[in-house]
Amino acid sequence: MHGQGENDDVRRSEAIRPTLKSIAFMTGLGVTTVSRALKDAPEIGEETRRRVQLVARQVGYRPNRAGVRLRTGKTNVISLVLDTEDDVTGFVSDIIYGISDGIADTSYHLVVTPYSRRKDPMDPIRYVVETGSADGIIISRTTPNDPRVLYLLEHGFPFAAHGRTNMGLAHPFHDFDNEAFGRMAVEALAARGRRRMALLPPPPALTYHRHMRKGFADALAEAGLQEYSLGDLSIDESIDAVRDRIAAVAARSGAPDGYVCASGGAAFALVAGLEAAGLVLGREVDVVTKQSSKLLRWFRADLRLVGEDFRLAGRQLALAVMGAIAGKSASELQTIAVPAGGKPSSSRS
Amino acid sequence: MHGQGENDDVRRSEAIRPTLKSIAFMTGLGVTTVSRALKDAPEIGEETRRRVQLVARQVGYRPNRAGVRLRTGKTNVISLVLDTEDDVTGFVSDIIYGISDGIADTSYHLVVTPYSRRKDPMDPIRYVVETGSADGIIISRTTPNDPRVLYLLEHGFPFAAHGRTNMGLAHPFHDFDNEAFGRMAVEALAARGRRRMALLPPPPALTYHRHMRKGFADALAEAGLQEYSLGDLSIDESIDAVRDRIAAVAARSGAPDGYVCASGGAAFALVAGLEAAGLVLGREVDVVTKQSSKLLRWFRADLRLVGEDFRLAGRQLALAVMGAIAGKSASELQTIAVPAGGKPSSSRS
DNA sequence: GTTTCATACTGTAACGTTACAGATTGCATT
DNA sequence: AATGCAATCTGTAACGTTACAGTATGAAAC
Repeated sequence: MHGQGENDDVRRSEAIRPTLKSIAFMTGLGVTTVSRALKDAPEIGEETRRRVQLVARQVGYRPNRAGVRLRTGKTNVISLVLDTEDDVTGFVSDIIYGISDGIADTSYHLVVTPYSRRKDPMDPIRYVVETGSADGIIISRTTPNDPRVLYLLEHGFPFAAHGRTNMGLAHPFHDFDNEAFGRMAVEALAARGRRRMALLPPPPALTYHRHMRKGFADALAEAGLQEYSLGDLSIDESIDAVRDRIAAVAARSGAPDGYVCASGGAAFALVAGLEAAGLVLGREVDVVTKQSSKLLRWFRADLRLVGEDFRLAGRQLALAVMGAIAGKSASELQTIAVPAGGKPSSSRS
Repeated sequence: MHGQGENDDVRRSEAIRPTLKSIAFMTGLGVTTVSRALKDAPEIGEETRRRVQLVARQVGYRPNRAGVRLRTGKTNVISLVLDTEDDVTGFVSDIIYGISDGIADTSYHLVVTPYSRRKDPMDPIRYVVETGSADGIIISRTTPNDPRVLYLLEHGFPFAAHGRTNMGLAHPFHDFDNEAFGRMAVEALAARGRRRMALLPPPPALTYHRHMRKGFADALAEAGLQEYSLGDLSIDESIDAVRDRIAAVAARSGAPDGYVCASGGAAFALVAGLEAAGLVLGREVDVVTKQSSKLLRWFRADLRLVGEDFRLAGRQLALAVMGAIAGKSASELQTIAVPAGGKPSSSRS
């Protein structure tokens, strides 16, 4: 009887954590009453509630997550599903910090659920849903007909997507206004007198490829200019490939004199390619790029940057997924960040 | 169909997950027998074990984490404690990917526990230990007398530190051989004929400041050179401050002609400062830096880079903390990564 | 022919929590 | 005096798991 606590496990030799039971004992109340008093249930006397909460605070009571989870099914976990092949520029840490901001002072914990782009992106989603290991999911690299979004909607599982889909189904998301970015970038280049413009876009599979391309194309049309196509080159290409391909393009006659670049990481390679071809930034050619890395600012003075705030994105995604868990409707959980100094694009949904 | 008016029950309406009880029913065995059969306990008949495992696989049985956790106290969670003010260069995502590699095919999940450098670094540690919300902790930004390490050792709580301490207490860690880096950097600069060398070090509070400084100083002494001191400047300074301070130093007569830089992020600012003072990399001055960001490679061709593999660090830290949880002794759980092309420093523990 | 013993299985209790169905009170209403 | 009722509290059961103490069987030992 007495030996049990001591011999059992050495690791738990620390002062055992208070439970509802111990507080019930201390206050002379029932376990149920304590439970209710702590969550401000209606049928508890004012005096009792105060006393219980005081004692709970004094002994440093923290509800046992496993107990709650087992009983209620609520995990208090948000799962961030990440592609471990992604991210040269380090925006992932900003998203994580942003989510941390968003869930601070809530009961949620953040779990990172990794997968490899070369395997099935559905795997981690199915895992979380099937095992019920989280209350909500945050996904990124969203595609127009994203099977993950479909699956999550079908299963009624709360989630938020970084980026939009195009299936006519409403769901929570946060997105950067890439259409506005594309437009702004062209306008900035045109204002510098550039006429032959090329877009180094996101991978065509992702939704925001279309958004950026639309902004880019619309602004070109308005200025009466034609696109110089880079073929199938995208920012997901290896950084060496981008450099070499751009160098080849830049060496041709009639090469672009203005580039729009969809990511900070690719911008390093893009500029390196231009310089390998003997071009000088700000003289023969200009580049406008997303600034996903803060370090880009130091790279070349003449690079034009449009910042994307991934920490904000993380925060919004956290709020969106928590809203979804709380049962809010999708239309309340959709936000679009406008590039600094830009105006929102017209087609916003 | 989805979205608005749905009530609580819909979510749980999905095919209910199989439990030990359901498998017990299906096989006609007791719950205990099924539990044992699934974890290859000794007292189960060969035939029974096979049958149970087959059925479990067929119905896709996955143990309920809350049940296990409540019963055994084992959370199957590893907590990565992160400073959310840290990390301009994005090495955090690499560490996370590395940890993910390390815990792949185990039952562990990764939880990110953030804190702000401006608050008490002990807070997240105490939180995890007191609430028992993880089986082990990974910490970074280790200091020579790190109170977190002391606390964790005192409480017998499994952990691994990114970086070493200097308290004469053994604990699991992974570290980069910064002493070897400091030495290599000086030797590389000396080989280029540089004579007046300066170190842009890690913040002095962190242990690896001392390591890097030792390697730097030893190599200087061997070459018969003196250090050009940058005062209290460190890589934790704001990136603008680094640029300005370096620019001021570089403009002085007798300014350094060789710099050793402790982080990729700071290297951007360091080089920007040098160039602001009119110096040309590879001509009047050389810089050797840690390559914490892959993008650094594209920054300036004449920058000399020594790579630090944070993905490897993450993997090693995961292995170390899992080893600690499994009860291995600290001495088995200490690894040091040698810089590519370098030799390990002599004083290694 | 009883005892001993290993093998293979089972039932119960408990981890900490909350849902649910009561129980007890005091007080106003009939 | 009996009834109804709101306010406040309580006990039991259950979530899924594992530790522990058993039970049943058969075979070997004496």
